[in-house]
Amino acid sequence: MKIVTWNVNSLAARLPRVVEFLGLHDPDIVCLQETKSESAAFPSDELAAAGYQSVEHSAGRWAGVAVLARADRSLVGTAGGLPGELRTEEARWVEATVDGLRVASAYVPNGRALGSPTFDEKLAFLDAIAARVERVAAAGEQIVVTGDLNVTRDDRDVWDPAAFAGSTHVTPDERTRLEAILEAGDLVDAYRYVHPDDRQFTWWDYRQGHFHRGMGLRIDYVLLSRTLAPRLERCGIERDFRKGVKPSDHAPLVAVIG
DNA sequence: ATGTCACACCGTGTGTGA
Repeated sequence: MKIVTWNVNSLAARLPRVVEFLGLHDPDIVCLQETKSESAAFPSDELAAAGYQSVEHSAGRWAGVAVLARADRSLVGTAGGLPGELRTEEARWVEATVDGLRVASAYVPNGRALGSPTFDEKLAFLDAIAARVERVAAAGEQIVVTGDLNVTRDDRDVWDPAAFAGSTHVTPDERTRLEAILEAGDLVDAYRYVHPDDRQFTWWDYRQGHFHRGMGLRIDYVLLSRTLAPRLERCGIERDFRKGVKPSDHAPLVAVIG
């Protein structure tokens, strides 16, 4: 089972790259973030033509999340929205059961600046994820939480920790909440499980040639139930999709469980 | 160096969010 998470920074702008990716990697499940689409404009037909069924949770020009499942997989129990989230209109969480796995695609608020109202909303969203995974785990389901969590787990996930002093994405407030999500669902960070010592990133700012200068962050995750971890065959970041024609500022993260 | 991108809006540029 190949599971992918990818913040595409507009699905309309990225559709050619997404279809290219589907053809190249033949994933079973693809979780998308920042689809930036109206529901009515979501490219379900184009994705179906590429062999994928989809569930989307959309809010127009900002945010928006989706879960794609290859046509031969079972996609049931779809639900948009995160119980307890403050801004239900923002479309930052969608979940579905794919072949028995409870899969979520999450786009955590950026937070903008420490102490801002949106930073508090970011922390509250992370708390709501922890509450949700605890509930799903208690129901005995196997969980795969994916997405752009907009938090680095530790300083290895930051190209230059000193450059982020006083910024979001690196604070103890955010990192302790990410750890709390892992604990609440008894989940593991798939990339870190497979690569305990590597320093690779999933996001690079478009500006200033950050990608080519190695100036990135690891903020996109596949978190899965600890019981699934021994089945992890690989987990990698597809950096080639951060290059080429009209790339997203995020690279896809791919996890394979046997 | 707020140096890039994407989207909405009557717009050939500006505001907003990342």
